[in-house]
Amino acid sequence: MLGCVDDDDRVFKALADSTRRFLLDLLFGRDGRTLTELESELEMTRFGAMKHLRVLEAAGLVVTRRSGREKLHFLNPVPILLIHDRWIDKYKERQVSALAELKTLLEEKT
Amino acid sequence: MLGCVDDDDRVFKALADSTRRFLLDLLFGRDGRTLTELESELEMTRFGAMKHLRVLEAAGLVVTRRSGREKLHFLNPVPILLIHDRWIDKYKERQVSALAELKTLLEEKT
DNA sequence: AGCATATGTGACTTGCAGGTCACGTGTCAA
DNA sequence: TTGACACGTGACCTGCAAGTCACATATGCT
Repeated sequence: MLGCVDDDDRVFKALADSTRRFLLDLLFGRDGRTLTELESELEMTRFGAMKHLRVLEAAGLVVTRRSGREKLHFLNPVPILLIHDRWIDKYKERQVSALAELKTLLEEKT
Repeated sequence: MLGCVDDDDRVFKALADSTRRFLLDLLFGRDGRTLTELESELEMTRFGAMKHLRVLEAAGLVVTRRSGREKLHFLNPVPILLIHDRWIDKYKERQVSALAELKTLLEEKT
């Protein structure tokens, strides 16, 4: 199917932009910020920032909650953890198994 | 500066394409493949596959070695580990500190 | 009600990445 | 040396994402 993107593709594409990574950094520093507040930290119009936040939200990296006329943005690390578990851990199997061995060794010594 | 991309930006952008992620999967399954061999696994021309491999190589995710008229491709997980350490670990600080404690404990025992 | 504030929508440029092709270079084998 | 094979380069087309703007909606305050 054309235009069919799965979830991890959305996450990777969302992480591919430096502005969006910066937005995640901002939200990691302090959660629950409004669009206007986040926009003031970027050298960009409100509309640009809004587009980026929409991409992050579609990827599940940011969740939002309305509070009156404000929209509060919260960081959701779960998709990143999923990527880690599914992708990056593949390259750490040796290290992980090595750590497991160390742990076993340690427990034997005890 | 315009056009100035740092290393992690290259890595994230390289990972943003599903074809390139698939190439990394292929190389993870078996290292040291040639361009032609990798191209045969993609529904794409040799030139398209070559471009993707060049992007992966520029990001440091793939390293190459010439052998006669063939170019062998190898997976390099280091950039992914660096991203993990610098980005994703932020959300896993507890686990990391637990590992560090384990390591310290082991070293003290030795 | 009237006004300022905070966010939302659609259309519109513009730059860049993905993909293909014609053509060129180096290497092995008979 | 001739031909087949493996890889490389530059130009080109095309689609999409980034960013902006005019305009619209919803909420809070007095």
